[in-house]
Amino acid sequence: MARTSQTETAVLGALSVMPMTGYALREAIREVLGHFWSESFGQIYPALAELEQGGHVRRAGSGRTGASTFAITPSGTARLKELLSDPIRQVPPRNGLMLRLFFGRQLGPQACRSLVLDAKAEAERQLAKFEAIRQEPPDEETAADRPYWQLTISAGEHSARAAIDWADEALAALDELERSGGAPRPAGERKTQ
Amino acid sequence: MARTSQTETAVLGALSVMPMTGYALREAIREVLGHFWSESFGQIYPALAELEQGGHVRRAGSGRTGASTFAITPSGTARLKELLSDPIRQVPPRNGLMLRLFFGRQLGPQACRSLVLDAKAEAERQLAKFEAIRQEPPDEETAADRPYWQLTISAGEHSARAAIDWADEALAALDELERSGGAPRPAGERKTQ
DNA sequence: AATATCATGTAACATGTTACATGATTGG
DNA sequence: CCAATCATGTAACATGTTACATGATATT
Repeated sequence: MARTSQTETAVLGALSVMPMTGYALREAIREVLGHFWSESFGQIYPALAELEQGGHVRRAGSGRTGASTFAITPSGTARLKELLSDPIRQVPPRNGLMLRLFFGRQLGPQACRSLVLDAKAEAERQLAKFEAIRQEPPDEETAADRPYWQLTISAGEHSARAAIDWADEALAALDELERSGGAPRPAGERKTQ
Repeated sequence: MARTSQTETAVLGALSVMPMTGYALREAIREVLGHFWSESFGQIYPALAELEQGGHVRRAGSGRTGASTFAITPSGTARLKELLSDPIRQVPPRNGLMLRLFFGRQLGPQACRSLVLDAKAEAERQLAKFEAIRQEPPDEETAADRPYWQLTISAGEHSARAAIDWADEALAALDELERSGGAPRPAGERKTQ
């Protein structure tokens, strides 16, 4: 089996913190894990159905007619530990910004500058968000998870700061490149083959 | 259309540097763009076929019977500029390491420590590789592309250094967590370093 | 001659997103 | 009552990997 194991892990993990509906799962994953994980409804509901079949989660009665709150079972906790111990599946990298910069000669220094500026602004936004999250007052219920969550926040902060530093360096390099008169417009070299 | 536009971009980009076979494309993408991009044969060949149909690349005669060297056409260069100017498509993040650490309470500090150590070792390997690439002697043919390539190397270096710094911090935090006796897993193993 | 590598391509599968269909509940 | 939001689910599509089939060329 082990079919949608990645989604399973995220779902079981979230339910290990507190029971919630499928809809709330999506919100929680987006808001809390958002900077390093994502899931869509199209993944979450089938995963919940499969987990229920396997006895790893169960529906707890809920206030609303159509809605079910899902809770993790002991079997689910065991499964979660198993999944977390599995080797990390590398996702093949696909960084659109780097792809554009690598072939940046086709775009010219100005367009590249603009791409880097956008990336820097985004990194600054992220950094501010991380720092805000770090400030949030501690919560009794999730106190035991907190130290682990901080590790991921810290990773986000390091990564954002690195992006900002790199951007400054890249902007300087691009300015230099333009001043040293590379081609303002990329040269349409004629290579007749 | 714009069907496989991401692959198209990488393929046209690589061919804008020099003509090569589909097989060589895969090698080039893996070795040169490897740290921020990847493509498989299953993507490359259909993309080449489509690009050929659209007149953006053409087959140049080749030494071997079955093999074709693909070269970018003027129309292909125009298309590449277009693609590079398209907005960057964000890939939804899926960081398996962060997912495990976020739910690290289920694994315990020791297992998390091991994950972080692996990540640090990987970042150090990468950093060494980037520094080696930076040292490589300049090449006449690709001189005009070089400054742009350096931008992506530099990004890789910043990112790797950030990962290493974060790892050290995380390791300290995990040690602290264990010493302060958080929720210990069945305390079987003693560390022997 | 045997093996390794280069080379092209396809089919089956895995994964994941988007858009839609459907309806309940809440707040103004 | 009406709109916004909560909630569940599915179907169509997009994307991408892996494994295979096939054969040429180079190396030993």
